[in-house]
Amino acid sequence: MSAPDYRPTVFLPKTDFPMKAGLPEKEPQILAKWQAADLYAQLRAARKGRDKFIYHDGPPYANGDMHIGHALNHILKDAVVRTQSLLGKDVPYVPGWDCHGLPIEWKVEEAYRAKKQNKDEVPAKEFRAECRAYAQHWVNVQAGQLQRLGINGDWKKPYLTMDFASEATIVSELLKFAESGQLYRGAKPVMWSPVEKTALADAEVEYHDITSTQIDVAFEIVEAPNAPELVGAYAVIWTTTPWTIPVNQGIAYSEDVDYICVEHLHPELIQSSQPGQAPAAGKSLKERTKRVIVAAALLEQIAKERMPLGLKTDRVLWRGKGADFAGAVARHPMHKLGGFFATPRPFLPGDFVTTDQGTGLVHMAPDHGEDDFALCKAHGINPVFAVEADGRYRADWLWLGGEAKNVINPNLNAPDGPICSDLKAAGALLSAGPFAHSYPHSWRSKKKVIFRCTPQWFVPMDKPIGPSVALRAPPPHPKNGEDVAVPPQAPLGEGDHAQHGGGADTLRARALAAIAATHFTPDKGRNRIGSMVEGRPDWVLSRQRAWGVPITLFVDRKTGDYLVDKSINQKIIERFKAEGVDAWTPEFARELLGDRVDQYEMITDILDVWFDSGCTHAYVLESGRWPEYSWPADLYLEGSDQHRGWFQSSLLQSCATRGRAPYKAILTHGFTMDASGRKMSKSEGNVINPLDVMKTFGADILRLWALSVDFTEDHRIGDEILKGVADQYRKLRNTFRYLLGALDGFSDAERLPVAEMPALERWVLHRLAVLSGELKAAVNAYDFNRYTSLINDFVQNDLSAFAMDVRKDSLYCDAPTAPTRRAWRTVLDIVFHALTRWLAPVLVFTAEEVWATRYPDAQSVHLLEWPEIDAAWQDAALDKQFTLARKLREEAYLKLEELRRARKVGSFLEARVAITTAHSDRIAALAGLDLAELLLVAEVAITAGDTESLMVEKADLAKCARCWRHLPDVNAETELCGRCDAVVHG
RNA sequence: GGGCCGGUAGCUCAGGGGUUAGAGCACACGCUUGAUAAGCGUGGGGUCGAAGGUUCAAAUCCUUCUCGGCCCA
Repeated sequence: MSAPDYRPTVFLPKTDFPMKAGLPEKEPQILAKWQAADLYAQLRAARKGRDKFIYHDGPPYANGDMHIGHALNHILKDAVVRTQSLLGKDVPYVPGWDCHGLPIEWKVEEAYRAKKQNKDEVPAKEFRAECRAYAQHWVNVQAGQLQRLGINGDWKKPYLTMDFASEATIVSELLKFAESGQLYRGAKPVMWSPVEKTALADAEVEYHDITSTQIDVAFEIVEAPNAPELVGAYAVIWTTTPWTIPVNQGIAYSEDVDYICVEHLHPELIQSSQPGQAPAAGKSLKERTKRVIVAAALLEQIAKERMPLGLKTDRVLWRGKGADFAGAVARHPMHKLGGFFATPRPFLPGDFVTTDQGTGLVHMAPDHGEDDFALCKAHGINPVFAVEADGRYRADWLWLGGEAKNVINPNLNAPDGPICSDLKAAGALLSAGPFAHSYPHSWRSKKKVIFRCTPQWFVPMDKPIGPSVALRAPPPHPKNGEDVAVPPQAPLGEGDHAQHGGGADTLRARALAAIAATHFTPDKGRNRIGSMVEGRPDWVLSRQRAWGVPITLFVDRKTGDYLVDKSINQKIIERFKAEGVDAWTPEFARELLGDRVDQYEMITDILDVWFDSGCTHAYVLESGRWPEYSWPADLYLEGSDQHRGWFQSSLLQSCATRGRAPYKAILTHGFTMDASGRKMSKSEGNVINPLDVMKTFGADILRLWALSVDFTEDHRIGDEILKGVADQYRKLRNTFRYLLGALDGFSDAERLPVAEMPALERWVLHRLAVLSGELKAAVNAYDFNRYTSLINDFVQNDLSAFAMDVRKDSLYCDAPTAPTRRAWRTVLDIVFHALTRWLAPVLVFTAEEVWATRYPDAQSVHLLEWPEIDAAWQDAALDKQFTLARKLREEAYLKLEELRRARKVGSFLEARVAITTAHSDRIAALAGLDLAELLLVAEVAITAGDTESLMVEKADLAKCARCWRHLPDVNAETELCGRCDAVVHG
């Protein structure tokens, strides 16, 4: 006999909300609605007068399509803005772009080259106009892509560092440095490409493996106050850049290293045994023998690899510490040339000297090395500018001056080249041979670069910030052998601040104090930026380029002082506001200076783009152009690479001009790797393009991914991962679908007071209240991974697998007026409102779709605030009861599954559970609960006994044809239980 | 090469000296066919990157190594 079909009498969920999302098609439609309604403006109006959360966006570079790093970065930013807004705060978000700088210049130049045009023949103004147009193009492209990602911001009025008002702000900020004396013109070794005759930024340099000539050169010691016995011995230095020997000015040693003196036979003596080679004519054995000094730890290696025959390692003539070299002086192998080469070469203690390779003694050419420059500067030894921009020695240089070859030419450095030949003739060359290593090359020409001192503008890190001090520039063309003047006010080189800067109000001290006062998420960021600021050299501000903000200074040709005139500065700022960077012309200079114009050198260098970005806080937060903002920011949020970048440029800029950081807190994220944890690169073919992900999965999937990974570390993305995220999304989407279906037709009239609800409903509300607190904590800690997994666990475990499963019976089969069903629907409505709001910052499109499905005429879900959760819903005693009940459920299901495997039952609804326990408290705790209902079984019996047991068996009860429960009160005729009979016939 | 950071199930993540290392997903098997390209249950799956050390006891603390990342050279 077949049961009557009661299906039409059952209240099944009803909704048009589709199970399949179709995000790639649907999201753009939702976005168009937001744009048409100006959601951002609506949100500003809705939050007017609320507590502000000042988030300041770091400007990405306006060059190229959005990549996965941008996507992650902006999703996190958007999540911060949206979650804070959800908490009820007013959170403006003005996106911005970094628009000046080299990469854009390159691209524009490339276009010229493609057209066979010469960039140098294009007027600067025209060239800059093209750069501006190029930047604007990518700003527009990226703005579109970021909006597609669901980033809600002031897209109608973003900030661009190339806005005239921004360029004026940057100049204004620079002039603050000038007016407070925090600028100086100095020299510094920079990466220089002799081929392109220009300085290179780090980003323009790439490293390649090459083979250079390595040489060991002997410097005769002429004075050694701490170890007189060393006079006449030779200090051996090792270098892979022989061309720097003609610019040597000293020798560095390490105070901690052990040094050793041994005998060395002149190479000529060895070569003399070879046929056709003349012996070292006319020299006695004694003359051909040198006492040479190297680090003890390196002796064997040198003897083995570079001087297999010359070095006599078996007889130690002297042993000592680096400190024995204090005050010692050597002479240059070419001292006989006189002039520059005749001056003494002092021994200097350098903490960068190691015994990793070389000889433990390092030759110092302050023109051509950073360590060299710093150490020499600290001892009053200045660069001599022996190598010209084209990479050749100055024509008047005493040794090799006018040498036709560029110093990077391998032939010049070769063992048989002019340098080695001269050193050999002077008896100073102890070895010469090939050496393979990694060496910097120009990104564009692929040619080797050199370190070369050039005049640059600096911000001093360790100069006390006080009244303005006139500064001086070094003479542009020092003569051979002359002492080169350094600015007397020039700050100390890096590494010296510890001794000299302590206690003074310096930029470094201010920056370190500001770091200590800043909140970091994760906290390790403090350590990272702190150690960088502690160790960083002075800030090199100048670039010899076209596309950027000019260093608007006039330098007195006689005194070298730069002009500080507030009224002139004001005129400069005003003109920049009107015309932007093109204002900086000789005509303008004449207008400003009148007859005095020839008295001054107009600086044409432009600013490091990091200075631009360091000023965004002034432009965006302070200028009044975005009145919704105020200074300082509550938060800056960028990738961990910005510890060296924007976090630092902003910090230094602001500390110098305002005495504190422009932010209260910093949030950093790691980098996105491929599925196996490796860096993405075009050549590896492992790049995941966010635009593709949006096309195949949708922006909400990408957002859920970004907010599910541990962004504070490096994290991965790949097909498998995205598939997993999509599965997680489907679960959330289906939960919404179920809620929408279950709440079909729900109205306020149906609501039931919490006090009248069954235990399960009250327990769900309790869970909601607990969850609300946990989610708030996660939001305030920016812990989005925790945020999404808390929601996920709640949906998965508490709702889907438990409460919703249990309450299906009530929802489907109770009378619509039954308090039990009304109670559950009341709770489902509360859950619906909580989940849509909580997930709105994550699944921005889906949340809107869900909201619009239930409330087609309502405003956007994104205008809503944190769900109203009554703290009184928390009920610890109830939670304890349910913890116990769910544990019991778990245990029972283990046994029930056995029963099912044995084919005794199909559905658990057919089974009964009998529990015996000695714990009377457990029985009491479960007393108020309908366990059969919670376990979804026919019946549960708990009895007190001496032992613990849990038995399951098929319950011999009739099945209700409508609700499918196995109950004692099923009418044999109708096959309905009492409840269902009342609903169907009552 | 230097500074800093990281490596827990196939995936995303918990756990930071103390029972047999957890969760969700995925996978396998089963139930249901009234959330149905859905829902529920059960299960398998880990030398906690490797090796030493400290300790009664180590995924956890220390050292070295390895792999990977960011920054710098």
